[in-house]
This record gives sequence, structure tokens and C-alpha cells, in this order.
Amino acid sequence: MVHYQARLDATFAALADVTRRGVLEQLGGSDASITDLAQRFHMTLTGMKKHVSVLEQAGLVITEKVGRVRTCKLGQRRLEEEAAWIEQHRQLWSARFDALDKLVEHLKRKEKANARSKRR
Amino acid sequence: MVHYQARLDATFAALADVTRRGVLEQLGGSDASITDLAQRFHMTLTGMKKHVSVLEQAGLVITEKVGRVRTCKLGQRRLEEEAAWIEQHRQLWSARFDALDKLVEHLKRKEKANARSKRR
DNA sequence: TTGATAGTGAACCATGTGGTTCACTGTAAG
DNA sequence: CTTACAGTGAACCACATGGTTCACTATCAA
Repeated sequence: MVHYQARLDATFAALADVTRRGVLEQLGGSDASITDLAQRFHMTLTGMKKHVSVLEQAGLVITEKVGRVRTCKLGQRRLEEEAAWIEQHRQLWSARFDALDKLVEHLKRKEKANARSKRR
Repeated sequence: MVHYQARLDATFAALADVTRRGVLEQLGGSDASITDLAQRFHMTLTGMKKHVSVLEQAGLVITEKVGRVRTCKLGQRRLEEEAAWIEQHRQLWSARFDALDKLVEHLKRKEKANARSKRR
């Protein structure tokens, strides 16, 4: 895949900004318009629009404009590739240093449990 | 923690470059000097030095200079926070899509029930 | 001692980023 | 119809980034 590296570039860059991470968290709670987000993060509409565009470009957010308001929601991409990259390298790290992080293990167990109960 | 967000900024930014991800992979295999890395990535010493500095700043790499050669190796930080952040949001994502799935399921069931009763 | 080697720092360059203002379009609503 | 509102795009700004060259220091080796 040629796009794989470019995609990681785009996603990690999108995540490397506290405002954009905040927007993702907000959208995790509920969908929002550009105006909503701009107000919450004390920014102009234009400024927020740019952030949303970056997130959309990275596939982390999708938007739809109906009437004059553009509604933003979490996108289809669920950070699989990024999580995989990090996990892979955590394993590398671990192999070289040997120890496992409790929090992430805990989270992963929780998620696996969720996935399992969902499958039933 | 005030530093938490700044740290995520620095780490994700450090990961948002294909060369730097490559350096991390290389260092996962074995330690290397600036010259080694510069050659492997077809770059000047100065250029590679900058990348290494970014990785070091983010705590992902540590270096030690002995004699004239500076040896780079994987750092103490094992992407715990970043992995945790991503895992957490993967769960958020999942939760929201699960809810959506359920709603859709519910609607579909209702529609089928309607269709059935209409047909009678 | 002399020369090659490894890295460093300053200066420079083009491009990207995070933000603004301003002028504009399209839509909603009195 | 008129006014207010949501968003958009262009232009601009200061600063960061990814890279270079060049001049320099420090170290290793013959």
C-alpha cells in the first residue's frame, strides 16, 4: 500500500494538536456544528473550519451540510492502523526493555471483553 | 497534569513523519549512530540530527555521545500515553457506532413489524 | 603531526500551520 | 422584502518544519 504511510502521516499530524483532540472528544459525546465547536474552543468559525477539514482529510470526522449548518460527527476510521502501529512498536520496545504497561493492558482487556459480549 | 497535552502534542508530531517512524523501526532492530541513520535515509548528517533531536525531545529516543560518535537507541517512553489515548477513543468510537447499530436494528425490526402487520 | 571522520550550529530556503480579518454566498425567519 | 445567521474562501501574519550548505570542533588513526 502506497497510501499507508501518507495516511499515518495525516492521522498522527491530525492528532498532534490539542484542539483537534478536543474536537474528537466532543464529537464522541455528540455531533456538533462548526458554530458549536468554534464557541466551545474560543475560535473563529474560519479557524474551526480548518481544524475540521484536517480531521476530515484524515478520515477521523465526516461532515454533512444541510441548510446552512454543517454537522460534524466521528468518521468511519477507528484508528485501527494507528493503534496497530503503536502496538507493534510497543512490542518492539517491550522486547528490548521487557515490561508491560498496566493501563493499556487493562483497556485492551476491557475492549476485548466488550467485543466478545457484542459478538454474542 | 499540565504536561500531558503538550506531551501528546510532541509525540504525535514526532510520529507524523515517515522518516522518523523509520528511524524508530531501525532502532527497534539495533542501536545506530547519526551517520548510520543519515546514510540509511539518504540525508545529510545535519538533517538526521534534527530528526533525532525531535524524537529525543519527545522522549522516544535517547542518545549518548562517546568519542566522536553519538549512539541512538529507543528511549524509556513506550508510547503508553499515546496507546492509552488511542485505545480510549477507539472505545468511544465503538460505543457510538454500537449505539447507532442498535438504533438501526431497532428501526429495522420496527419496520419489518409494520410491513408484516400491513400485509395482513 | 597530519589527515580523515563524526558531529554540531548558524544561516538560509521553501513550504506548512494555526490563527486572524474581511468580503461574500446561501439559507432561515420575521 | 429585509435582516440575521452559518459557513466559506481568499488574503494575510507569525512562526514551525524539513531540509540544505558551510564553517567549525573534536576525535581517531596512520
